[in-house]
Amino acid sequence: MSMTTLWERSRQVAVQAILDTAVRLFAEQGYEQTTIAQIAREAGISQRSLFRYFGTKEDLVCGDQEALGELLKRTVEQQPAEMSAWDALRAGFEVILTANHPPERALELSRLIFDTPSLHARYIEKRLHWQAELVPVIRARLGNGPSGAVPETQSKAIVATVFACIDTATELWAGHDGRIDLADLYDQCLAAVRGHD
Amino acid sequence: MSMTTLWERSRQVAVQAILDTAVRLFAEQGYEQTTIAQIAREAGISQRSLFRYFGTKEDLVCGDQEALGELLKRTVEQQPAEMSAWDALRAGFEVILTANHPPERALELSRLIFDTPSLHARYIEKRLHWQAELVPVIRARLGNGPSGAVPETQSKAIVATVFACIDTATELWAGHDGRIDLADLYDQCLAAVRGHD
DNA sequence: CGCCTACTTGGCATTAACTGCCAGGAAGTC
DNA sequence: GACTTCCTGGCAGTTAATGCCAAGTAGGCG
Repeated sequence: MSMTTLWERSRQVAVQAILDTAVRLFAEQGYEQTTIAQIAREAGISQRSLFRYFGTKEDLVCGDQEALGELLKRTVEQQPAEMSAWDALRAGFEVILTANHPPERALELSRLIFDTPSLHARYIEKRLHWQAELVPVIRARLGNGPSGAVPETQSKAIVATVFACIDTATELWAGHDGRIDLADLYDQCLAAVRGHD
Repeated sequence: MSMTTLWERSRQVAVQAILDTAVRLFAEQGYEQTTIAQIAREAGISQRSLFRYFGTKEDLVCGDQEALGELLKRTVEQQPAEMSAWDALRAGFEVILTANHPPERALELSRLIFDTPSLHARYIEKRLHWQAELVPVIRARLGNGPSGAVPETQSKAIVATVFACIDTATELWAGHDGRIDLADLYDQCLAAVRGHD
């Protein structure tokens, strides 16, 4: 399985080292107060190479969202056809949860994101990208829902709401230091919105 | 009423001139391609002063959101106490709509925001700010809602969902060049999520 | 009107996030 | 061992943004 060229292997090592340094410094002094120069220095890499690994400073925190988006989309697609849009999205969310970082790291990152306005905004913006990719998947499943409305509007609204609830649940979860189950919080959010289920 | 010192009057004029120049240039060459230096030059002002009027480049596009957020909060607060949280938020949204720019300008700005990632992020950031300020207002109104859940979670989820629907409706509205009524789109989004009403 | 204070303006220097370019070195191929 | 390919680091340059200071202008007062 390690049929990787040495280049790729050492790249993984470098990426991990940079990421560890960055997250540590962000936690210690805050995101805005930490400069790229400092991260590069402490990670033992040139500033120029750091920008080759991570195109922007924000990617140091919310860079791997890309892969998670793909996983989410595939999971939702593969849910049985008779499942409602809401349940299919909920199943996808569940898979993301288990596939995510070790919970301690995820908690640290979540706190950083929710405490730093510019990061939070960037994070949501990246998420909007998967959101757009999920809309057609949900539209294909809308036979079960109420007819008479424009399916484009319906599916966009449903996906946006689900992500709003995921976001809210994650924020509450980070605020409680991870002591409350994230999936439970998500269900509470959705119940508050939809009033049943 | 024009009991304003000449300083404030000429400031209003300058702000408007800068804003007009900026929006025109953004529309002509795109947001990223337009530099602060160019805007300042064409508006006949120094770069330094431009940054005193608008703290950031993004504020040139979504700067007056601050005032709208205040208006939104006050409007929601002043709705009759027996009105549900959903209806109070809907009333606030309606007021924002009428208090907004002339529709042509609003459409242009919306498209610019949705098409420019960094702008979109900044817009989301400002929205998150109002969101946080609205949560206590909504929590105070939750006596009408289903009891048994944590009100903090409930109110956060409701506010987040409403904004998700506002965002979705606005995106659809901009995509249809403003030909569909924004309030109607919002109602459709909320109906798709809540299933009745 | 002349003076003083309050506030604004513009220029200069500086920082931080990026980007392009180019030389040099290590990894993989034959 | 030569050759190609790819990565790395340094250097210069751009852009947004901030602090500082000197110069100018509005407004109030004698």
